[in-house]
Amino acid sequence: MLTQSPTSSAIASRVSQVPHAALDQFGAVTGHAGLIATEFSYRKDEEIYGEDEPAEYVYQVISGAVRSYKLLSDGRRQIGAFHLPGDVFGLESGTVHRLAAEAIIDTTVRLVKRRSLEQAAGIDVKVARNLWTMTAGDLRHAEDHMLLLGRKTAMERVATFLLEMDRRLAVAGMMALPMCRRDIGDYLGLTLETVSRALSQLQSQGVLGFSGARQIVLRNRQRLHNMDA
Amino acid sequence: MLTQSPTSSAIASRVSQVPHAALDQFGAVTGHAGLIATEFSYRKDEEIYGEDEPAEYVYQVISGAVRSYKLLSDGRRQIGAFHLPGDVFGLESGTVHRLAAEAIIDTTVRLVKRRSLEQAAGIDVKVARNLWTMTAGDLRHAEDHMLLLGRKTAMERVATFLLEMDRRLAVAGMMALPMCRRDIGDYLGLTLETVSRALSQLQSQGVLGFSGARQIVLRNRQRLHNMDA
DNA sequence: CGTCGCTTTGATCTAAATCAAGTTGAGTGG
DNA sequence: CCACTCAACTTGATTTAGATCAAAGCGACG
Repeated sequence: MLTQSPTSSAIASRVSQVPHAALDQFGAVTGHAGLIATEFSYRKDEEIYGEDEPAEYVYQVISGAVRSYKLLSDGRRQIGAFHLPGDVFGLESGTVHRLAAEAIIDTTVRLVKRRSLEQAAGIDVKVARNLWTMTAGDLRHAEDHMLLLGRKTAMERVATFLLEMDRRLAVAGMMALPMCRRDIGDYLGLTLETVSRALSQLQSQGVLGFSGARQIVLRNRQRLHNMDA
Repeated sequence: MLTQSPTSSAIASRVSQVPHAALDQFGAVTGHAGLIATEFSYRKDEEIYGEDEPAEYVYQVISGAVRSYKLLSDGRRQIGAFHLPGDVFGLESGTVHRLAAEAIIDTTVRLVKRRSLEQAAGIDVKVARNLWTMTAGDLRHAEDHMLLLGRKTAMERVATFLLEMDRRLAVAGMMALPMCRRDIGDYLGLTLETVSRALSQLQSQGVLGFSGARQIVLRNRQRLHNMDA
């Protein structure tokens, strides 16, 4: 299995049957049809798939973190989403990936063939409904992000980002950001310097604390909510 | 029928059976199950539905034009999409509308109950597939638009907008824009003045010609493609 | 044919980008 | 274990694209 496609330089690869009564979103899709899922690993900064590449697989982050992005011809980059453990990414209704995906840090994913998911959707209405719901979830995020990119100030964008990451990856009141300032900037439509200045300002206001540049504790979520417009 | 929901101030309302072999996207969904569709009209600037309102209906523009948007608490607005004749809008996988919708000019829509579509999707796999495909199309647009909002210059945004509108509503090489400069600005994440200046510059460069502020002829699509980054 | 909303154009301002050093700290090799 | 290295981050100085403020045009409609 997987003789070539998920790019050459994989480190680990293990085939598994998806457990039937999986509770998470991906399981909700794969569980029903008893689809075959494979694990695969990528090193930091390794490409998972490129923009406009055939969408052969659908992915779920097991551990690590992934960025999905588009590039302009001169290298300007817009990150559309970060994918964290549990998240499904790379799901397409059409035949190709609309954004590229790269591992932000060493990352392990579970993957299933898109064709087998589509087949399952043709048999089981619940699977079809789940595919739709997952795409609708991505759309919802994109709609919120358009508002941020088109109309929020730098400080509002950073506040929104912090609350999003707090919600998605805070453990014991602390977040360990997997991505660098440039990634955050390319997600928020800002430069890395502007992101850094906003974070410094929030620290000086006592809204957050650092222990290392990527370990952040939010000390005043309400203030952040007020800033996020 | 429609005793209250699609907002009170409708002008015309007509019930129709959707023709079976409809060729367009909406027809592809409604045709299969013989769903009941109703026509409804809205006056310029009339609200069709509000953000976070229950998503009771799915709409298709018959004539006119619609803007879908989100607002920040202080009134800043991001238009996520313009809907032109033939376009389906207001389709949600969840229970509420994530964006508000308003008629840009006097507009007639066809609408069907969301619940009946969902029901049809549970019976006919093709309907389910079409719902997914339509949402995926909206997602694709949103992903492209995030790149525009996060990373393109003002001139690149306006060039992209003109090419989009040219593709979607040009008749005999001319486009009649239904929306004002402020709407265009709120779609592109710019002010109306910046949009106006970009259009004037394109005119002075001979890339386009006006006959009235909203009647535009593109004279050099290749130059626009080069500008759109 | 006057009015009012829309658009254009000009002058000025400013938030964020760019340019430019330093600083920090995680990982490496001695 | 320590010192070195280099990428990541912070901070400062300056620039600039686009926003804001301000006035005319213009054109559609009553």
